[in-house]
Amino acid sequence: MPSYWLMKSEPEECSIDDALAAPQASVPWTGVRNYQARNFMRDAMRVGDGVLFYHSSCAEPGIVGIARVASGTRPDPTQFDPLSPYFDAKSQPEAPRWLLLDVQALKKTRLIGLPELRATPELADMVVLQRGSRLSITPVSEAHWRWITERMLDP
DNA sequence: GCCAACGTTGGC
DNA sequence: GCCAACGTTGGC
Repeated sequence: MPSYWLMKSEPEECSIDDALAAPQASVPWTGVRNYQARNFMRDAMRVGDGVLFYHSSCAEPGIVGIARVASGTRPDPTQFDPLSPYFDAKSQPEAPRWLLLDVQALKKTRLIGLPELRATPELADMVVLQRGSRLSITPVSEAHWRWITERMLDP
Protein backbone atom coordinates (compact mmCIF):
# COMPACT_ATOMS: atom_id res chain seq x y z
CA MET A 1 0.00 0.00 0.00
CA PRO A 2 1.85 3.03 -1.22
CA SER A 3 1.78 6.39 0.45
CA TYR A 4 1.91 9.79 -1.13
CA TRP A 5 4.03 12.83 -0.47
CA LEU A 6 4.63 16.38 -1.54
CA MET A 7 8.27 17.39 -1.76
CA LYS A 8 9.40 20.99 -2.14
CA SER A 9 12.40 21.89 -4.22
CA GLU A 10 13.71 25.29 -5.10
CA PRO A 11 13.84 25.29 -8.90
CA GLU A 12 17.08 27.27 -8.85
CA GLU A 13 18.59 24.32 -7.06
CA CYS A 14 16.78 21.37 -8.63
CA SER A 15 13.83 21.99 -10.91
CA ILE A 16 11.57 19.33 -12.39
CA ASP A 17 13.51 19.78 -15.62
CA ASP A 18 16.79 19.23 -13.79
CA ALA A 19 15.41 16.10 -12.19
CA LEU A 20 14.11 14.70 -15.48
CA ALA A 21 17.46 15.38 -17.10
CA ALA A 22 19.39 13.48 -14.43
CA PRO A 23 20.53 9.92 -15.15
CA GLN A 24 17.54 7.61 -14.59
CA ALA A 25 15.76 10.89 -13.75
CA SER A 26 16.87 10.16 -10.20
CA VAL A 27 18.22 12.80 -7.86
CA PRO A 28 19.54 12.52 -4.31
CA TRP A 29 17.27 14.68 -2.17
CA THR A 30 19.96 16.60 -0.33
CA GLY A 31 19.57 19.36 2.19
CA VAL A 32 16.72 18.21 4.43
CA ARG A 33 17.59 19.79 7.77
CA ASN A 34 14.39 19.39 9.69
CA TYR A 35 13.84 16.45 11.99
CA GLN A 36 10.20 15.92 11.11
CA ALA A 37 10.97 15.80 7.40
CA ARG A 38 13.93 13.51 8.05
CA ASN A 39 11.75 11.18 10.06
CA PHE A 40 9.22 10.98 7.25
CA MET A 41 12.01 9.83 4.95
CA ARG A 42 13.43 7.39 7.46
CA ASP A 43 10.28 5.96 8.98
CA ALA A 44 7.44 6.33 6.52
CA MET A 45 8.58 6.79 2.94
CA ARG A 46 9.04 3.63 0.91
CA VAL A 47 10.31 2.86 -2.56
CA GLY A 48 7.47 3.35 -5.00
CA ASP A 49 5.58 5.96 -2.99
CA GLY A 50 4.09 8.74 -5.11
CA VAL A 51 5.56 12.23 -4.97
CA LEU A 52 4.11 15.54 -6.01
CA PHE A 53 7.11 17.57 -7.14
CA TYR A 54 6.63 21.16 -5.92
CA HIS A 55 8.58 24.29 -6.78
CA SER A 56 9.03 26.63 -3.82
CA SER A 57 10.73 29.98 -3.21
CA CYS A 58 10.18 31.06 -6.78
CA ALA A 59 7.97 33.27 -8.89
CA GLU A 60 5.28 30.63 -9.40
CA PRO A 61 5.20 28.16 -6.53
CA GLY A 62 3.17 25.03 -7.12
CA ILE A 63 3.08 21.43 -8.26
CA VAL A 64 5.03 20.89 -11.46
CA GLY A 65 5.48 17.16 -11.78
CA ILE A 66 5.05 13.61 -10.60
CA ALA A 67 7.85 11.55 -9.12
CA ARG A 68 8.39 8.44 -7.05
CA VAL A 69 10.53 7.47 -4.11
CA ALA A 70 13.37 5.50 -5.66
CA SER A 71 15.50 4.40 -2.72
CA GLY A 72 15.67 4.05 1.00
CA THR A 73 17.59 6.50 3.12
CA ARG A 74 21.33 6.92 3.48
CA PRO A 75 23.43 9.65 5.10
CA ASP A 76 23.33 12.98 3.26
CA PRO A 77 26.99 13.63 2.38
CA THR A 78 26.52 17.39 2.26
CA GLN A 79 26.30 17.50 6.05
CA PHE A 80 30.02 16.65 6.21
CA ASP A 81 31.15 19.06 3.49
CA PRO A 82 32.36 22.34 4.98
CA LEU A 83 31.91 24.00 1.62
CA SER A 84 28.27 23.02 1.33
CA PRO A 85 25.50 25.34 2.47
CA TYR A 86 24.06 22.25 4.15
CA PHE A 87 27.18 21.60 6.23
CA ASP A 88 26.41 20.68 9.84
CA ALA A 89 29.44 20.89 12.09
CA LYS A 90 27.62 19.04 14.84
CA SER A 91 26.98 15.94 12.77
CA GLN A 92 29.58 13.19 13.17
CA PRO A 93 30.25 10.62 10.44
CA GLU A 94 29.87 7.84 13.03
CA ALA A 95 26.39 9.15 13.82
CA PRO A 96 25.01 10.99 10.81
CA ARG A 97 22.23 13.32 11.73
CA TRP A 98 20.77 13.93 8.25
CA LEU A 99 19.54 11.50 5.66
CA LEU A 100 18.49 11.60 2.06
CA LEU A 101 16.76 9.33 -0.38
CA ASP A 102 16.58 9.23 -4.16
CA VAL A 103 13.62 10.75 -5.97
CA GLN A 104 12.87 9.70 -9.52
CA ALA A 105 11.02 12.22 -11.62
CA LEU A 106 8.39 10.55 -13.81
CA LYS A 107 6.85 13.41 -15.70
CA LYS A 108 6.48 17.12 -15.88
CA THR A 109 2.92 18.36 -15.60
CA ARG A 110 1.29 21.70 -16.12
CA LEU A 111 1.83 24.09 -13.26
CA ILE A 112 -0.80 23.69 -10.58
CA GLY A 113 -0.02 26.91 -8.80
CA LEU A 114 -0.49 27.66 -5.15
CA PRO A 115 -3.43 29.99 -5.85
CA GLU A 116 -5.19 27.21 -7.76
CA LEU A 117 -4.52 24.73 -4.97
CA ARG A 118 -5.91 27.17 -2.42
CA ALA A 119 -8.96 27.81 -4.56
CA THR A 120 -9.85 24.12 -4.73
CA PRO A 121 -12.20 23.27 -1.85
CA GLU A 122 -11.46 19.55 -2.09
CA LEU A 123 -7.82 20.28 -1.30
CA ALA A 124 -8.41 22.69 1.56
CA ASP A 125 -6.98 20.41 4.20
CA MET A 126 -3.82 19.44 2.37
CA VAL A 127 -1.01 19.66 4.89
CA VAL A 128 1.09 21.91 2.68
CA LEU A 129 -1.72 24.46 2.49
CA GLN A 130 -2.16 24.80 6.23
CA ARG A 131 -1.33 28.06 7.91
CA GLY A 132 2.32 28.28 8.84
CA SER A 133 3.17 25.01 7.15
CA ARG A 134 6.84 25.08 6.23
CA LEU A 135 7.82 21.46 6.05
CA SER A 136 9.65 20.58 2.86
CA ILE A 137 8.14 17.09 2.89
CA THR A 138 4.47 16.60 3.73
CA PRO A 139 2.18 13.59 3.52
CA VAL A 140 -0.59 13.65 0.90
CA SER A 141 -3.79 11.70 1.44
CA GLU A 142 -4.91 9.22 -1.16
CA ALA A 143 -7.99 11.37 -1.80
CA HIS A 144 -5.86 14.44 -2.47
CA TRP A 145 -3.45 12.45 -4.59
CA ARG A 146 -6.34 11.13 -6.67
CA TRP A 147 -7.97 14.51 -7.02
CA ILE A 148 -4.78 16.07 -8.27
CA THR A 149 -3.57 13.28 -10.50
CA GLU A 150 -6.95 12.39 -11.99
CA ARG A 151 -8.62 15.76 -12.37
CA MET A 152 -5.96 18.42 -12.47
CA LEU A 153 -3.06 17.07 -14.42
CA ASP A 154 -4.66 16.83 -17.83
CA PRO A 155 -6.68 19.94 -18.56
C1' DG B 1 12.74 43.27 1.33
C1' DC B 2 9.00 42.29 4.58
C1' DC B 3 7.00 39.52 7.85
C1' DA B 4 4.24 35.61 9.91
C1' DA B 5 5.02 31.34 11.66
C1' DC B 6 7.67 27.85 13.24
C1' DG B 7 12.01 25.36 14.90
C1' DT B 8 16.27 25.46 17.52
C1' DT B 9 19.38 27.05 20.96
C1' DG B 10 21.02 27.96 25.36
C1' DG B 11 20.81 30.32 29.88
C1' DC B 12 18.69 29.62 34.05
C1' DG C 1 11.80 21.99 31.79
C1' DC C 2 10.83 26.87 30.74
C1' DC C 3 11.12 30.46 27.64
C1' DA C 4 13.30 34.44 25.30
C1' DA C 5 16.22 35.20 21.55
C1' DC C 6 17.55 34.01 17.32
C1' DG C 7 17.46 31.69 12.73
C1' DT C 8 14.89 29.80 8.81
C1' DT C 9 11.16 29.14 5.58
C1' DG C 10 8.63 30.74 2.00
C1' DG C 11 4.77 33.46 0.15
C1' DC C 12 3.99 37.98 -1.17
